[in-house]
Amino acid sequence: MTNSQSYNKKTNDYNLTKNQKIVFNLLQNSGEPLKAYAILENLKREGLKSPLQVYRALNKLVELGIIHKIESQNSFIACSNSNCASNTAFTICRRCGDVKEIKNNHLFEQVSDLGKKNRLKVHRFNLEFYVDCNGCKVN
Amino acid sequence: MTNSQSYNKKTNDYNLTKNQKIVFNLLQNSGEPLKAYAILENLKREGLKSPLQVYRALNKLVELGIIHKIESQNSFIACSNSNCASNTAFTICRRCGDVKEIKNNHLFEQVSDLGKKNRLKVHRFNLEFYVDCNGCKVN
DNA sequence: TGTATATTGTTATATTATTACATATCGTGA
DNA sequence: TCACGATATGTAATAATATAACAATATACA
Repeated sequence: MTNSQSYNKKTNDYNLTKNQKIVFNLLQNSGEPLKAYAILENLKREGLKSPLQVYRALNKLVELGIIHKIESQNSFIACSNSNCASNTAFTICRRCGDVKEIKNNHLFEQVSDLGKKNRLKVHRFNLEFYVDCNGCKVN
Repeated sequence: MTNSQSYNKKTNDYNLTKNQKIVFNLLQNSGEPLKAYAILENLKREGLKSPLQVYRALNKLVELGIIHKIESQNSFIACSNSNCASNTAFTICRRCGDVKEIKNNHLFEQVSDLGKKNRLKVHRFNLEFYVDCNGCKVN
């Protein structure tokens, strides 16, 4: 698999539990960021009944690094990188809010290097580029 | 003024209104991130009565680029850079939550360059390094 | 099997942020 | 100066996001 292809993590690879699995599958199939309460609505037919069930699954998936939280949107998106090591880099359109994960591994290295050069003990980083996206829905 | 010194923006420079001014002053004097409802508590003696008064002031100050929002903490901090152009770079301790704004202008340029190299029309960026801080309060 | 750990279910509640609408203030051009 | 548009304020209500607390189950594995 090359870097330019999208990389789909399998639920089986992580011994996910029932709730974790259905939340993760929804995020992978959706491909775009979803909010916790939207996930809950979506998964009521799968038996989810309370926000906490969703938040618990989301927290675990974030911990595993297989989904990421877009903090400025309170939304969650499946990771599409093979080796992000929980580092995150996104473009976020400032007009339509469209989010894309950046897959350029070179960029990840360069940002890590910036941390090192600044003598930081970086556990992970999050980089958000607020952009005008091409073919913006809102244009 | 050199880069290594802290840079305090003056409220007069921005024609701030009454509420904007007291919120901004509190953030500057505090030096650390504060949450909206903490600001409200703090400024009740100055006459603030509702969350909306705080949020409106915060939104304006963010727009002006003289404070920044730490999205992952829902908190706000006075900008300590002379020329961040609304770009933000922080270290956030993953244990104690301590936040510091990075003042290395070279880093800002390099991150901007990364955006350019990736052919992005970057309006602004936000970079968060999750670190283990020195002398962590929680250690 | 026994036991520690993690997960689930459920209710209640805390925290963060916005809508809606009435009123007041400020800047600027006629 | 005044009128009118834009911006800011005050206030109440409510929406959206997230966690606490506690009981019950399931799972891993010594």
